[in-house]
Amino acid sequence: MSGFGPGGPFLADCPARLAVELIADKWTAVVLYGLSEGPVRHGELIEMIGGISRKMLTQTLRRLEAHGLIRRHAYAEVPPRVEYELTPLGATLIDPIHMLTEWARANGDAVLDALDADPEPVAHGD
Amino acid sequence: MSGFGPGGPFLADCPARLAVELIADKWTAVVLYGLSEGPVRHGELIEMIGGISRKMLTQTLRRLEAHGLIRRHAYAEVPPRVEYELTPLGATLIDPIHMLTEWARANGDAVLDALDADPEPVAHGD
DNA sequence: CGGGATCCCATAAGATACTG
DNA sequence: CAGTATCTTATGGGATCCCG
Repeated sequence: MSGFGPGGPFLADCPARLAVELIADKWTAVVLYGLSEGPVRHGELIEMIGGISRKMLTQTLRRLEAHGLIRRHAYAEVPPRVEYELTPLGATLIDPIHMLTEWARANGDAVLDALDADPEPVAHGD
Repeated sequence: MSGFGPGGPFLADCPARLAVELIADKWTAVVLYGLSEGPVRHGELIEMIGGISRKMLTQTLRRLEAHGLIRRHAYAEVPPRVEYELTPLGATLIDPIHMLTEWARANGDAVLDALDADPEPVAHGD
C-alpha cells in the first residue's frame, strides 16, 4: 500500500477534505448541534452557545445556509424575529457530529490525562 | 427548553467543544485518517496527504502525540526513520472520523449543488 | 530523512458602533 | 432583535534555510 507515485497522493481528493472544510472551524459544529432539537432564534443561539459573537454566528449561519444545511425564516414583525432550522440535508449531519460528541464525552478525560502527563512541547530534536 | 439564564449557556462546556478543539483544524482529521491503516513514516504521510508542508505535519503530529492519540517511533538508523501509529485511544477516533467521511461521500454533491444554486454571498439585510 | 527556527502573509475572529 | 461595517489582534500556515 505504499506504491503511489508523485502524481497521485491518496488523501488529496478524499471526501474527508470536504468534510473538514465544512465543519472544521471553531463554530460550525456547535451551531449545528444547537439546531439539532428544532428551530432556534438568532439570540437564543447566542445564549445557548455562549462565547460566540453575533458576527461569527451570522457568518457561520450564512455559510451553512449557502451549503444547504440550514434554512432561514424571517418573520415580518416588530421587533424582528428570525429562526433557523436544519434542512433534511443538514439533519443528516447531526449523527456524525453526535458521534464526535459522544467520543469526547467518553474519552475527553483520557486526552486531558495525556496532556497532563506530557505538558512540555515535546521537542524530539532536543 | 428555552429557560437558561445568563449564568448557564448549554453548549459552553459541551463535549462538542473539546471534540472541535481536537480535530477542527485543517489537517488533524486527515492525518489521523492517514494513520488508520497502520504505522506510516513521516515522508509517506507527506506524499499521502498531498499539500501539507513538513512544518504543519510535524506540528500536527506533535499535538496528536501530546494528546495521546498517536505514538512516535524513531529508529536509530542512517538515514533516520520515524514512524507514527495510532494509540488505542487514537484508534477509537477513527470511527467518528469515518462517519464524517462517509457523510461527505454520500452528501458532498448535494452540498456542492446548494452552493451552485446560491453562488452569491446571500446578504439578507440588502 | 526528519525536524527545528525564522520570516512573512493571509485569514480567523473579537470588540465596537451603526442601521432597519 | 437581527444584521452589517470597520478596525485590530491572534493565529494558521507556507517558504526557506539550517541542523542532527
